[in-house]
Amino acid sequence: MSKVRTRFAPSPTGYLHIGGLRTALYGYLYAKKQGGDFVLRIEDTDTERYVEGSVQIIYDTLKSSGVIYDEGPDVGGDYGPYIQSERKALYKEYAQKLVELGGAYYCFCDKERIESLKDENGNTRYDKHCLHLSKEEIQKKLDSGVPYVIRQNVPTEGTGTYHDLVYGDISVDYKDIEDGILLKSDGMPTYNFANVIDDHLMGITHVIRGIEYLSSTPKYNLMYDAFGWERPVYIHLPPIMKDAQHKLSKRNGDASYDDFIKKGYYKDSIINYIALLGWSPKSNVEKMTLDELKENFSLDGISKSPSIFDETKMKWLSGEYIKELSFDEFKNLALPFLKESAAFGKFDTDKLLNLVKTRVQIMSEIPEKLEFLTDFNEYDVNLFVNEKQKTSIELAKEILPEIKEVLAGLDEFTNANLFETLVGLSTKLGIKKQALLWIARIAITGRSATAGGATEIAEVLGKEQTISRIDFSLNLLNK
RNA sequence: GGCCCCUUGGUCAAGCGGUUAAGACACCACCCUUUCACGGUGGUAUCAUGGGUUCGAGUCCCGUAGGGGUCACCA
Repeated sequence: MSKVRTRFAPSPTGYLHIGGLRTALYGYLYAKKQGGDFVLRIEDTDTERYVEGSVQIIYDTLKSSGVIYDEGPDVGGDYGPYIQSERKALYKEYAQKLVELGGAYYCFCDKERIESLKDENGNTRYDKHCLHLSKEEIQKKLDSGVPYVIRQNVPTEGTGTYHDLVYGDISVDYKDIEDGILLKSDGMPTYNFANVIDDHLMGITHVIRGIEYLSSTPKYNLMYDAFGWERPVYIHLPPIMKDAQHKLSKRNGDASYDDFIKKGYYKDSIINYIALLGWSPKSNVEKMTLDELKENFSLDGISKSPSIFDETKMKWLSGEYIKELSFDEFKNLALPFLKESAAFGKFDTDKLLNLVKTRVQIMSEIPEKLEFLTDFNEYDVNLFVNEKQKTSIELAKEILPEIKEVLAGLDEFTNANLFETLVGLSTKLGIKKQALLWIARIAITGRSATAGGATEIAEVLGKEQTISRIDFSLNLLNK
């Protein structure tokens, strides 16, 4: 059996959306799993939809996410060029060949005539008008420069059947397929033609693409057959949805890979998550790095039904990866986000990082988690009331001065030291340490939930600020 | 509208004629705990619907409903 070759063939229309990235990922994973090659081809035959810079975005996204192509416009390969606009001459040649083979024909009909073919639903259906032109007529029109397209000659009867690895046997009656345009009047091929020519010429063995091509595949097969080429294996993928009705699309402002990176998702979690959308591993382990995905990926795990993108689960995955990071790795990734925090520069950086490391799932959560360090204002003193710890406002009033006193006498303001001291105090006062630490934490933060416990926070704040915050809270309590 | 495809908890999903219908996220409870988070334990919750076939159906067949795709000189 020949070497597996898969491809990702996006059109440069502005962005690489999550669905596209997943298609690329599956193609990559399958090729790598089989020891084959993954190629990138740019489908820029629609000059009107071309968006400047989008080719670069495609390169960057694939490289950044680790979906590495063996061949492509910027890395070369033996089957180039890998940009369709640079293959224009090739398509014309094959289109003419297909005409000779009877699989296509010249069409000189103008827009008005096509327009007049509209049916009650507003759909036009070409009537094979030009199929019956004689060789002489065609040559005459060609010579006099009449604009033309080349259309596929689809049989009027019969059924096209093929086997899709995900969806099973698919059959479409030829009478339901129009004689679509293969070569446009500007000489550019349409997708319908170019994908067939290129997939064959580039030796693609497995075509992995979105489900939107499921029912048009029989007409591609017609061409493979007409040329006498071997059909590829087809793997159509279900869509990724934003909700039950709508596909995920950047056009609607849905987040892209890049947006997630900007939000501080751990990189691997994005790939990991989208791999899981529409594919499920054999084992129950869901958290997988790209290398692990490569090992475990198999086409039979791909599902037929659409999946809704759930950012919450991706966040969870990101958090799982972050938890495993060493302090230095975390610091490296977290620093750009920490710098956005008002606390940055005012406190010891490493201490801030430690406060936050086990508490964030995505890096952009860092500033809000540290807000309490710089934002300390009047708060509701009922926070001192905690039923479970049996604390009350009265108790706070009573012991806060004691807490202040022992802390004021402390030289070493370290977590361990503070903890030992305050626990000692609680024993002396005959109250539970949890109660005392609750009161202490509320007094220095004014919040019910904080990243870090009382002594941990006190260490970060330092002696001076800790004492002054206690004073502030005491005033508040006695108001 | 024609044609093609899809339908298991809130979400991702396993299942491929016989299961107490896995697992994960989320949610809830409890435990752990210096609050929160982490971690641990447990829990709530799913086969769209109507007919068949079969001793037996989430699994096979047909219909219905709902949803998606496609019907471009777009991919």
